[in-house]
Amino acid sequence: MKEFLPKYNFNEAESKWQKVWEDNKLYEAKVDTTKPKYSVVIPPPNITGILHMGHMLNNTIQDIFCRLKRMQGYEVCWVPGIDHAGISTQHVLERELHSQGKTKGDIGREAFVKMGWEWKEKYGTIILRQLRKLGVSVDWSKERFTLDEGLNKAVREVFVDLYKKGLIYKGMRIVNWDPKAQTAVSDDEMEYKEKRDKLYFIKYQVKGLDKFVIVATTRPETMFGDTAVAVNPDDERYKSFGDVNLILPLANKEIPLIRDSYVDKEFGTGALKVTPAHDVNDFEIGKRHNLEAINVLNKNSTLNEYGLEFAGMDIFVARKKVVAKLEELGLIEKIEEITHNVNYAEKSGAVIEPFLSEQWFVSMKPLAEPALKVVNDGQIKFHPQRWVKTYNHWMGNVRDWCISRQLWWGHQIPIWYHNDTGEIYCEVNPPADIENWKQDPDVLDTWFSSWLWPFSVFGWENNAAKDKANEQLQYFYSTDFLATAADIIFLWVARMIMAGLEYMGEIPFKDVYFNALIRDGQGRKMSKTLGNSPDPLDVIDKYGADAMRFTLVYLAPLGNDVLYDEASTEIGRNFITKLWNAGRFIALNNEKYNEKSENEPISKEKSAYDVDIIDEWINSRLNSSLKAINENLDAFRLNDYSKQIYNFVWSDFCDWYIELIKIKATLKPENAKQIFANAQANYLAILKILHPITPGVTEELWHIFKDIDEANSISFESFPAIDESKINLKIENEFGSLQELVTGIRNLRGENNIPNSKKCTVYINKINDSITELSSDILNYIKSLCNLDELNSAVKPEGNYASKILPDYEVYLSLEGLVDKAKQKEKLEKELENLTKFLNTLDKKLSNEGFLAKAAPQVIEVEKEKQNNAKVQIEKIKEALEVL
RNA sequence: GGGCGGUUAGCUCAGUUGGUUAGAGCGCUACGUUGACAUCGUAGAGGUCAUUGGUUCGAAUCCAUUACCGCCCACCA
Repeated sequence: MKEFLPKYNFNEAESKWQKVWEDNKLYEAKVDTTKPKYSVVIPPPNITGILHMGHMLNNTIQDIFCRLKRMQGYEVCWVPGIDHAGISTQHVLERELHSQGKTKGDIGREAFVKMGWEWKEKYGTIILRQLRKLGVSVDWSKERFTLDEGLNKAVREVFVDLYKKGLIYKGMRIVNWDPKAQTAVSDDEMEYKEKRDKLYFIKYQVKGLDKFVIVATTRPETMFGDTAVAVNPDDERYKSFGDVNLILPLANKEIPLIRDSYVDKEFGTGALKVTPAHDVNDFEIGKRHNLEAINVLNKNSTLNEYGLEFAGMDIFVARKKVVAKLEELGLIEKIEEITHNVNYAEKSGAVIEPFLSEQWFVSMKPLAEPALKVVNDGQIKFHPQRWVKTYNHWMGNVRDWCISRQLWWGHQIPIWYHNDTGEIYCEVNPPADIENWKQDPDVLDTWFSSWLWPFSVFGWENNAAKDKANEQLQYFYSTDFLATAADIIFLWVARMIMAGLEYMGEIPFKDVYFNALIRDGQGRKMSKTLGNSPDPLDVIDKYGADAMRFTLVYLAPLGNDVLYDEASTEIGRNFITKLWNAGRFIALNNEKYNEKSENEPISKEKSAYDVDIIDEWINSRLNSSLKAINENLDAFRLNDYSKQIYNFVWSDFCDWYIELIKIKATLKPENAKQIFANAQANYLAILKILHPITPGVTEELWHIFKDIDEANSISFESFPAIDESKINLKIENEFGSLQELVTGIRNLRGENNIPNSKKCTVYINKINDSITELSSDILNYIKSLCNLDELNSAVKPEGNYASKILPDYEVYLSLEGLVDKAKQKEKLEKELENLTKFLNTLDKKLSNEGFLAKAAPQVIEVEKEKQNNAKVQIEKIKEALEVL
């Protein structure tokens, strides 16, 4: 046994063990086909991000399962890594350049990419390594980066393969253009926000007539790209117009009036200006009616030459000028204020411009189909399951994925165009005569590397022979578990499933756990701008990583949001303190009694130890708790696991078991050694059960008790197995009645204002026949727990006393002074009233033929027992009242 | 507009196949430091389980309805 400090120094212990684990490479996974494996890939954090509480919860969840499985004998491989985060990083780098008064054009692509790598070395790695402070059991030797050489190879392989299969194509499409970052972004990378805007009603003259069609638009500056005006075919207002042409103002161009059922008769004037190059729906209308798509914008969202006199102006400037000009011409009918939704780029915050441009796309339909199947037939399970619906909905309506980004930071597209012929070359490696070719300047969407993560991290090469010989890939793929936030179910989870099936022919993971979102105490999302997100590293410094881990899991029900503020970490901290103190108490006693027995050896007869209700009860509780814990872990209900063990440790083990054995050891010193040996065995089991969730403190305690070599970690001890034979519900029930008795006596003392320090005399009488008689030992323990000088059975006291009728016992407490009879009476009468009500409902129930006919026999039995007990209790209360 | 959650004690939440006199932690009240632990102990107060209706012998639990809160998807020219 090592020295047991009175106070747990979590900072010291946690950093010590984290170092020991890493230095000894304890969590490095090897291919070991004699063992079942358990593999997990980390959701790689962004190199531009900071660690937030969400990461802490997410990684704690993964660590719990990895540690649990390791203790259950699996070869566990948890791969850490980081994400290059295309747009965000590009943004950060450009901002840095800007602060130096430079632009990326000034330094060129190569230098810019070099900056990115420097950033990654400096900050990206730190972010990931900070996870070490959380105590994660990742395999650091397998750390990957989504832009590293191996992953780049995988990305190129997949691109080329999909291109050759015809699943990647280049097309003119309306994309979401971020004019600030000057790149296309995917549908999933933008968000709608409400905005007040003006709705302009503009008069388009019917050619040759003094008649107008009035269109309503919020974006008059795009009118130079109008190639039609559309009305609903059923709209009576426009039936008489027939097929006519309208004069597009300012441009003075003729455009047709067309009929399309997309147009909503109710909105505005029922006439829609059709601008195919600058609106997705207009683009669709344009396709249906063979309209030309005229792009009137430059990439920086200024008007191009189609804007005539407004060319070169930013759209917001141009809008005002165009309106002014139209007003001058008397072509503005009216202007209304409206609130509508406007798309913003999530990363840059710019207003998204629908923009017609040439981009690379992945055809999603063929990939989505098998991916839908594996989720719906249960090969991949979502927790909670309801996300399947969301997944199905998205996958059923999946749209092609725009994968090209006009950035420099990322995987450059493996496409080369021939300088002379324009011929396209798409291979994993550049063409031999590279001087005649020019590579596509675009890079791929960040998710194009992340979607390969579950197999690319194991060295996948898209080479059947090599992949088959790749032991790691064969052994660790498919992975077993993925923990992530539900907001990237489409961006990431769905796409990993598609890629996994397409390239490995096998699902990428079996169970997907969607962890809760962490909100602040008021339920608001944690955000940098609100400043309501505590820095996890500060929380760790202040409370310890174990405390934070425990608290987060304790507060996080599967699939619901967590309201967290820093102070709630006290839950975990206090629990760990309690655990520490209980261990210390047991250790001190073990030391004490072991020394004693060495000095004065006790004869065998004298040390004979009889198992009593306390032992049977704690064994039963340990095993029934363990059973519940296993069920909860199997069902991914981690908060229930944490609550189970919390309650077992705090109430069963500390409040009752330890309190009882304290007395037992005092009253039976000859058994003391065995008593604390038993206690220690139980305590060590608790440490093992807790290790997955609080690895630091359990490792520290394990080493104090075991006094073993540092590298001998508790993380390789086996997780306690359930011993069903020890579960004894009768014992638990009888112990419950004992607890009720103790609480009842204490309660009676309190009601009669007897100080805890004052001894008193109590008489009890068992009134429930199905309960076993308490042994004299146990009666002595109760005496001590309640500070009684006498505890008699079955002898009603004379003189003054207070009484209480419990379900299994009637209790009489002798009082020296005057008895407050009125108060006594009041208490008893209230109890009588409650019980009578209760009995009435039971009587009704048990005389209800429907109940007797249809309820399960066990249920009826239980109700009858309740009825009998209530009757006996009522009788006893009446007796007590009579004497008063 | 479509979909999904939530509504239980002052606060945060459990309550897993319908059978409890509805639970926990925090907070609150009273008492307590004779050494495991005041980051603690003992005891106490506190709820017509959002509404309305239905199914059932029996509903916090199942179904429907309404209200409010939250999220996701689509989208308003």
